[in-house]
Amino acid sequence: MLSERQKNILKYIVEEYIKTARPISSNAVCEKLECSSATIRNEMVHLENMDLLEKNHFASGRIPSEKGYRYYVDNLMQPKHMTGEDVLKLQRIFENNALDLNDTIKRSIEIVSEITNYTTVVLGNSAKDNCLKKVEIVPLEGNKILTMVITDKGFVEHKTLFLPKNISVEEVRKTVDLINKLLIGTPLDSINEQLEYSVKPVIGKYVRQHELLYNTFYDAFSEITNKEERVHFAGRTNFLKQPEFNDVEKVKELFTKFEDENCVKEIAEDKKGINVYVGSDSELSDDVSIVKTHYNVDGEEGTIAIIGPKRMEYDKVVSLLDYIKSNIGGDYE
Amino acid sequence: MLSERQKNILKYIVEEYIKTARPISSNAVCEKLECSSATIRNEMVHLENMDLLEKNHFASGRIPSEKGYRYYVDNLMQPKHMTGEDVLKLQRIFENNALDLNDTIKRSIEIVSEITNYTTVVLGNSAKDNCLKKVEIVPLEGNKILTMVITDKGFVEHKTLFLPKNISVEEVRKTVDLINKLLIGTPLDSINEQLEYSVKPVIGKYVRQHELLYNTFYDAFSEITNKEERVHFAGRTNFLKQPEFNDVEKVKELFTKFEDENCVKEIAEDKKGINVYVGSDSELSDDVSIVKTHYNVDGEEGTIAIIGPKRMEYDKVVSLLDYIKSNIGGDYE
DNA sequence: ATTTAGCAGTCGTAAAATAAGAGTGCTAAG
DNA sequence: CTTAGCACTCTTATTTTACGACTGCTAAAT
Repeated sequence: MLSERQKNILKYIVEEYIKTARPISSNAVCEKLECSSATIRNEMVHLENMDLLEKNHFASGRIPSEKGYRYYVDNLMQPKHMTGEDVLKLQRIFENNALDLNDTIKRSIEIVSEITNYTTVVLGNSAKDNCLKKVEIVPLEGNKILTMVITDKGFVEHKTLFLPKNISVEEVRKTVDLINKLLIGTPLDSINEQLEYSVKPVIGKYVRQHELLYNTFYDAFSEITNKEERVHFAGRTNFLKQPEFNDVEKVKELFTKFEDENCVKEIAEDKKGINVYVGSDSELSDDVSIVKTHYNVDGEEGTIAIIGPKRMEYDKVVSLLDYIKSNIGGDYE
Repeated sequence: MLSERQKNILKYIVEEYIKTARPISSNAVCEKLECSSATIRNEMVHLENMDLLEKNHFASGRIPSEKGYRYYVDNLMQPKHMTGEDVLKLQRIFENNALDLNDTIKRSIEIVSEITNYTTVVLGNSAKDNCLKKVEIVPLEGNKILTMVITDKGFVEHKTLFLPKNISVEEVRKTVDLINKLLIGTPLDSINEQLEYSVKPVIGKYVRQHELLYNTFYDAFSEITNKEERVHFAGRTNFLKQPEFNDVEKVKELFTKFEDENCVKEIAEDKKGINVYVGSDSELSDDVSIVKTHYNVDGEEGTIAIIGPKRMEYDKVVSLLDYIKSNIGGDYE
């Protein structure tokens, strides 16, 4: 259990370090709290023994440890009011409520990155649990043909195919009709099985060049199913503004993870509320923190995550995310 | 006019510098060419006077100037045979010729980035000169509705709308029917004008809550029109591997440009053949070179560009791009 | 029992000094 | 025209020095 004074010291150190990125000395603290630097130093030793503070080297000031940030977030942090300007920027996006939810979210995370200088990412749910709504084709000029696969939850995957000369539009239409007749309502994660068991045996009867077409739809279904998550980043380069990422090696490590689907998938969240993961808790890199939340608006689910250095303005970020969450609607979890 | 020996020296220096990223000394050159280092030094002075070589400081070795690279690309470079391994990787993608062209290109640039360690980008054409093929809706579960705008060249823009309770699916269908009746075939760049002149005056007669729906389609059309270019990057982080980008400031400058639509648009190419832009010619940054080409496959047009440091393996990159171009088909320009 | 002043001691950082090495330009001879 | 040789320039790495920022500890003060 921390004394009131210890809490004040820890709070001051965390907030000041977040602002300046420099270790905080006992002198700096004692200018704020009314006691001598020696007293502060004694307390600092206690806080360090509790693993809440760290030193870079023997005679440096203190910086918060991972556990220190954690304690700050859980116990000391106060919600930060958003500035009128920031509210205004976001309001402009939410006003137009007829918009597509994904658009709204994408636009709002652009703003979030702009006003926080952190990186933001949305992970939409995968289409795995969707069912086929229908397949549709639109013949285009030349021998091109637009094919669309549409799921019951509104996923769309489209391809423009160049028809070889030995396949007519009619053949394609027959294939599509067959797929629609036999597969509508099938869950995507078993659709290729179904395609094989129901469609493959009969397609030969109706369609001449059936193999190529069969393979095309097989591929299209695979793609829409395997597109694990729809990922959208904003402000990726913001990390380059942070002094702790002045080292190209660190940037490389992080950016490589951003490009790696498996790492990005890890960011997905399923807990309720707004959750803060500091450093190693983020599962991404010991040098970053992630503030994230899951959303579910009439069945459209996903995760919004704000990624910044551990030295992140947690209070601001949490308020922002809270504001966005309450504005996109949905069950408030 | 350069003597044969001068050409050899320049060629060696460019290629060696590309390999090592270190200034090349006269000694290094004379080990390759059969004459003394003093002779080389004399020639180096001439080449420097012609602005083909540069020095970092008084007693450093020479590095190619922008003009030096230019001369190398135009006169000295020999096409480099691709390794069997690289051919194999790309072949795997081109084999499946039934695929969507955009998919093929996207996949091939991933490979290009992988085997070159440079950054690759495709810029698909904008939809500006497309005409409306049709608008389509698919009612989904709940009060959601999928709307799709399809152009004659196969662009698709889709949105999932949450219908407010005072608008029925029937109203949406009437709106869509009206738009299809009046606007099919209209070029996208004037479609919102047409929407205003033809649809707006009559929509009120048929549809009750017409304003919201009108605005929704107005927005959708704006978006598909304004989506200037479809941009797809691969291997963005490869720049971090280049020694000349060991400086976070340079990385920041470049990556910020990559995120800026206007800068990226500049990359679009309309000249024939495969073109090399060195340093300031790239219009992107003095520190990078771009090798790019325009493609046109049955009306699907765009640009493929490979972006690397000036110290780029031009021979390899040009061969690669040539190989890709001949494999995606289209009029060979 | 807690707080504080004072001071010795630690460590980082920046600037200055030193040394070594790489490579050039020039001169004079081949 | 080419080459050997050498003086000179400049970079880079290493060491030295000096300084300043802070802490930890001790002993006195509250």
